Amino acid sequence: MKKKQRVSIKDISTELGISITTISFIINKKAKNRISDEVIKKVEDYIKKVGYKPNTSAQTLRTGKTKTIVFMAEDISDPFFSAVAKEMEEIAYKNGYKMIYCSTENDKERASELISLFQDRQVDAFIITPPENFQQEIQELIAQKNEVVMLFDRRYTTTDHSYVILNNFNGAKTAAEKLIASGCLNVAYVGLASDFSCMSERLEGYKDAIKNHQSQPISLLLPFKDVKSKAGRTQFKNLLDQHKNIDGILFATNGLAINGLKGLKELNKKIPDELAVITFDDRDLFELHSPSISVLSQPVPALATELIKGTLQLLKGKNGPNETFQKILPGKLITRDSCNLGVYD
Amino acid sequence: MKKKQRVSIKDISTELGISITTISFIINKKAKNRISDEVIKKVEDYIKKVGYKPNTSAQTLRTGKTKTIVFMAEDISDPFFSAVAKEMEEIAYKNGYKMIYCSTENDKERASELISLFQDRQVDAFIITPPENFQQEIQELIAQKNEVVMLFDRRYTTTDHSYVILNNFNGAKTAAEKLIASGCLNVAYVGLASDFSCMSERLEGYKDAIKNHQSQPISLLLPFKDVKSKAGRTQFKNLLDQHKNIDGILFATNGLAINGLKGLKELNKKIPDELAVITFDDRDLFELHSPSISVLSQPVPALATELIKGTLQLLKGKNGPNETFQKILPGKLITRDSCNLGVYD
DNA sequence: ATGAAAGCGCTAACAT
DNA sequence: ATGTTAGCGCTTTCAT
Repeated sequence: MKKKQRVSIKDISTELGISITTISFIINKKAKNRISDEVIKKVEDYIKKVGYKPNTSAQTLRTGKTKTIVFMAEDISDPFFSAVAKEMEEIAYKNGYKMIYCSTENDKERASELISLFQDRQVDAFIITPPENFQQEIQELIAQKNEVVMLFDRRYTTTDHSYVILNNFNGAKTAAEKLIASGCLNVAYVGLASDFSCMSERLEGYKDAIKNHQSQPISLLLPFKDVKSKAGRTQFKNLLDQHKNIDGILFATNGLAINGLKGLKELNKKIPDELAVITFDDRDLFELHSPSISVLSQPVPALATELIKGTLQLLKGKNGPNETFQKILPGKLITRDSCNLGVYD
Repeated sequence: MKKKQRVSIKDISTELGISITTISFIINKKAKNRISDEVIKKVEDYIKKVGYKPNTSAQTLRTGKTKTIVFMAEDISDPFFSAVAKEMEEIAYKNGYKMIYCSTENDKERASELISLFQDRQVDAFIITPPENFQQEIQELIAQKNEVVMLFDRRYTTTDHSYVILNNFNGAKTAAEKLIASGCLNVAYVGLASDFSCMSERLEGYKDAIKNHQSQPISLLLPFKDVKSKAGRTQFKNLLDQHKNIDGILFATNGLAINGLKGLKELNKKIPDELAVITFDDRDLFELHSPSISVLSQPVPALATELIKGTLQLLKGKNGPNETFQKILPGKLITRDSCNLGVYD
């Protein structure tokens, strides 16, 4: 098999005896009312025959546009983020856009480096789940107006920007209410010590749900680095030790839940008999777990669809450069055995 | 904040009164013994000061090289593949290469489309876990010699190509032997009905381990589409029904294991008392599962390192265009409760 | 030791 | 309705 040689517009031009311009117009669908149908057909047929594909680098060099969207997730190997990524890619491709993924690892420095890297490569849009303490950088990125900027999963209330997020307040409230309805008298909240809007919103939702049911909220806020660590587990166990009356736990992320379940296993706590459990973000392991774990699941397809829809809309930019796209979507409570005390209902 | 305007070589040239050529040489480290140290320093300082970054599209247009490697996994959201992807990206970036990811979903058509898509975008190398019945396409891709081609996880014994894979035979053998050593008298194998080399190698490893211990192998080979389906689970349950004496199972993939565990749960089978279990590919859920599941884990960092090392070596191409890179790495048995009968040892 | 200039493939303003 | 042409930023051959 021989090396395939790419066909260029120039090749088509010489072969068909038609000027480069005409061909370019036809390729870019700008031929209407300019070029004769006959020529259009001739060119289109030839293009199909030889399988011509425009050279992306040349297009980019000329237009300054790459038709590329970057998705900077906290961790692209996390099932939640990778599921969203997959859904988005599908839609992006259909609209002639490519997607690139990367992970910030919730690290400011790394996120800044990545942004600068992709700016060098002239991407058209950023979809970002910002790391902590990143508001300043996001603000600057938006102000430069070189790329469309869309935040995901987290937002800043003091900056005007585009975002797609879960209704965290309602989600946490629903989950906590479910624990209460299952008979829990003392529901604890295990969350992240973080400036993420989603985290404070979840905590508030929990507080709102329990405010008329128990004397005071019980919460443990772990630093990001301890989510999966033994140290985090120890803190969690201490919490249970200090509050012997805890009979329900709401975990704010699936990572916290996994580590928490490990801790409960180490303590030989029986779920749901001694302790009912609900966590944010569904994962296949939660269904398989003994007992199966109830979750407040995020609507992955809807989130992905809105993210891309919004980003593409902003890329078209019909409403000026200061347009924003903001969407808050409801989560869904999936009840499984971990909160089935059967006390009521 | 104002729009950042990119600096070009021309800008530097006008600003410093030095020719474009000279500057290009300096940037590309081709200035040795050509340009005076004084000029080199002047240019380098200025570049650092203004933060000049070459325009990737122009470079690509000119050289035909993109410094980009594509990783086409079966499913990039699968924890195993995404872990490998993450490791590779790190090393690739350090060597000046970018990585792009995508999923074939084990679909021939889709894989072909993706290859053609990335050929249009002129990537420099493909790292591929081919879908089924894809040998022909891989052969053609290699023959074209436009890109470096490296296979991962699967190889073809009748085609000469580069690959990095697990030692599947030894892995399966070790796992099956462990089940036997744990006291199992009738070990079954649940695998994929597939032409993947890894699948036949695992089956052979299993057969080799049990050949002197039980009268005959017991195996169930499911089609890819039934790995996660209820139909697959039903077939699995039927197997157990037909062979009441099965007391050990080796699952060939983590997907099969997850579905199998669901099936065992539905049947109320006690692990490891009634049935010992080992599966390929570790996942966090296996450690958390009750009981925790023993696994034959793949050496993710080593696999990723070899993949990238090999690909970069081939990209340098010092040993001619027909050079290949082939590596088979050993897996590691992680013993947990699912095969702890404590009969021996 | 340094520079001039061609050309990669494409788009679009400007002819005709 | 169709064509000519400049130029995007860069690498590299060939002068000087």
